[in-house]
Amino acid sequence: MDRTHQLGALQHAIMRVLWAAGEASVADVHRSLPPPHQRALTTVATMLVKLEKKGVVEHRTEGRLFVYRPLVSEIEVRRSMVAELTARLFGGDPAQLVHHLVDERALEAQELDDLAERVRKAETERPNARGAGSQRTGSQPNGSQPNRSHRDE
Amino acid sequence: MDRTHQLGALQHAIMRVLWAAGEASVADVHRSLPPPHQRALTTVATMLVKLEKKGVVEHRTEGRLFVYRPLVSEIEVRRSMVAELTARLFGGDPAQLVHHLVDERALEAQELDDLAERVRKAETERPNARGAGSQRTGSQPNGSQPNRSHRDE
DNA sequence: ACGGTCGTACTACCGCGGTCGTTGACCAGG
DNA sequence: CCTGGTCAACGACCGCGGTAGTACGACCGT
Repeated sequence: MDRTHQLGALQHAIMRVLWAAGEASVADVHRSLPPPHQRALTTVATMLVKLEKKGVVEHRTEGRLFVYRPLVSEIEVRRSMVAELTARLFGGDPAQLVHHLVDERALEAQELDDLAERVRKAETERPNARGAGSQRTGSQPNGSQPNRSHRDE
Repeated sequence: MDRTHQLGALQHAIMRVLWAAGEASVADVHRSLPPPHQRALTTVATMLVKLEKKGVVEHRTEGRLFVYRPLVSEIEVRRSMVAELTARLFGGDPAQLVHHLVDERALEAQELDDLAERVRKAETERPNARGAGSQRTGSQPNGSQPNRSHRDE
């Protein structure tokens, strides 16, 4: 249905505004862009057009101004981008990514425990429940064996 | 000293060959490129030149052919790219990245346990040892509070 | 000595993220 | 009715990853 969504820095910043606001006009987005991403109004407008051509947002005409609305969720974008990087850098194995984080001292063993704990709890409380959005991550008869040992994307 | 190293797909594939071989001529790289990345020889040569201009490889003249050698380690590149993505998508908080992986069912609670276990063991066995490479990840008097709650890159 | 091969140098291009200036439509106020 | 401000529409451009053809010099075997 919807392909993989790789976004640039500015595009992502704009999407964040839209995700937070639900919908917004070009001026709104321009105004809400955080300092490191402030650009000329026309730049924002252009990006919105490109984003629309890309299929990640759509617009509605309110009077004579365009009100943009995101068509993809933050989750979907995260999924795409994390998957992409995981494929490139870790042969598609998420565990190796975490392992890297650990090696870099970016995570404490304690944090891992907390995460594992929370997951375990969530699993037992609601065996097969998942909120909104699509699902996947276990569609086909897949023995959940990610690509161990360095593969290529 | 060395800035952040963001590499494209082909560039990364080329670097992988170099990392594996230690050093290699253009033809070597061209020959060793895995199927999904096979390109014309001149394309590889061009990329190598760009990679050199970028400062991630250097070359030595062996007779009349160029032998390239990586100037940055795979670890450094991973660090840069993971950090970049973590900043963009998770406000710089690695724990949120792991949390995302968990939500996506990309990781089993069991795997988290294994990782945490291994880390804990490694920590006790060698309190403050780390092999080669720079360190960071806790330089300044930092209370180990990464940017919680969505920051901007 | 010479022609073919090997290998680098140079040049050109495409797509796309990003960055705006300019233009022209349109509307509200003086 | 004229004017100034607000918008969207267009068109330019830059940098860079990626892609590759062509040119040219060095070298080697006959």
